[in-house]
Amino acid sequence: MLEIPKPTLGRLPLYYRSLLAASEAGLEIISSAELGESAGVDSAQVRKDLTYFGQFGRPGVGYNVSNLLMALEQILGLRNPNEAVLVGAGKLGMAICNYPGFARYGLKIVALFDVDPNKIGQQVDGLEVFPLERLESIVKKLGIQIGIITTPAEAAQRIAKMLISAGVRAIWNFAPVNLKVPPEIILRNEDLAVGLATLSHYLSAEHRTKA
Amino acid sequence: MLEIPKPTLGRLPLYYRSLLAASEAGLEIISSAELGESAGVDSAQVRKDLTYFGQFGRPGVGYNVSNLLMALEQILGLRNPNEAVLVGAGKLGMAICNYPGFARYGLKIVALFDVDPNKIGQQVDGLEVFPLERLESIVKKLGIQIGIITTPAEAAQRIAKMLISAGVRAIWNFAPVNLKVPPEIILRNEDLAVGLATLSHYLSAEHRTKA
DNA sequence: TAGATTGTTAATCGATTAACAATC
DNA sequence: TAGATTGTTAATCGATTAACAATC
Repeated sequence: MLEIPKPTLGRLPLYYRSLLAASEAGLEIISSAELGESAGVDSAQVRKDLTYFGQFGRPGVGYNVSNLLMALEQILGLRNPNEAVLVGAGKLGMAICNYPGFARYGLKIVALFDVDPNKIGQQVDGLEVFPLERLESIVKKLGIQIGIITTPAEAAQRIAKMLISAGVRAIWNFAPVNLKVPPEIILRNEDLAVGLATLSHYLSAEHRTKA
Repeated sequence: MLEIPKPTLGRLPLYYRSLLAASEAGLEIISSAELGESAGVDSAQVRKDLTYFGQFGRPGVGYNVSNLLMALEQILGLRNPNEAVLVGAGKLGMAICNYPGFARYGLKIVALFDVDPNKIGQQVDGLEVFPLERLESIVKKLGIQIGIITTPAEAAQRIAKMLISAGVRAIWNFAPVNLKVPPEIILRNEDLAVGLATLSHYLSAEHRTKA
């Protein structure tokens, strides 16, 4: 199987959004130049990215908007959303549960966990907050593959271990900490400090470049 | 001035965290190998990254933890945090205000804005929520350089325009939308769909690679 | 001195951009 | 047919990794 570059994967949601907009605007055909313009990506890049997954366009014509939209839905796994549990039902955790159109991006959060007795048993967004002790059994029973960590940094490594021993294959970490996980575990860090460092650098230096 | 690679900028906060941990553990000296191990980065990469900013180590010895920590504080701008306004005082906006140790990463949010009359006038985290109409004057008066957008996607482009005409130089966008901004504006998108696309791809494919 | 580790150059790897034949 | 646009190969660019002389 052909190895997909990581930057390519990251651009797919941008294409998807642009296509949604084009579709709502009633466009039936879109060129790589138009799609790139809308997504903020070079047109050659657009074509290259798409060909990793197949041939979707017609030379001299362009791409059929709804066909490409469906193809991207398939590729991004929006048809059968991944199920996840979220640990840490604080403000960040709640914000993630509520993330605009989150379900639309292929993720379904099925259970929340926290240590705080005040939170346990409460409903957040239609989901009950369970005590951490039940994490392992629930993850195992439901066969959950993704664990989302939105705890304070100090707790995150311990939670990661619990999630892994409960059987998740991927961890989406929002705690500002460098987690250690075995190599077979897929780890993605969503780290605001990274974004901030970039912004702050371009602000201080005499730069014209995009962050 | 030497151009700093973007990935290098993104790794600085990881080094910073590792050094904080080392410092708290009482370590006085750390090698690039140890620092890399802790930050999840190759040791050659660590040395290369640091030399963009100066020479901080001693051959045969390593790096002085507290010296390097201070240097990184300087580089990351943690000494004089950037001031920002945040538009969109919903759950995501509040979560960002409360982001653990956020101030420690060099950002100070000084005002919140929203359109919702129910939110306007309320206090969030010690900050008052102002009506959108006051955005321009407040940003101008305080000379704010960073605007954080945590509105729904539909509103984001309009807010971006307002922020730019009010004089911000950088936009940190959390709305899932491809914003159009003039080239001199520094734009950073914090896009959960990007992370999710990556995770979801590695989950579905037979992959061992890290996201 | 012998062992360790930096800073830096060179080699490798991977991603982006340019160019264009094939196709509609 | 003439004009447009894809898919793909080749050229360029940029970042990572390897290697090692200089230094402690």
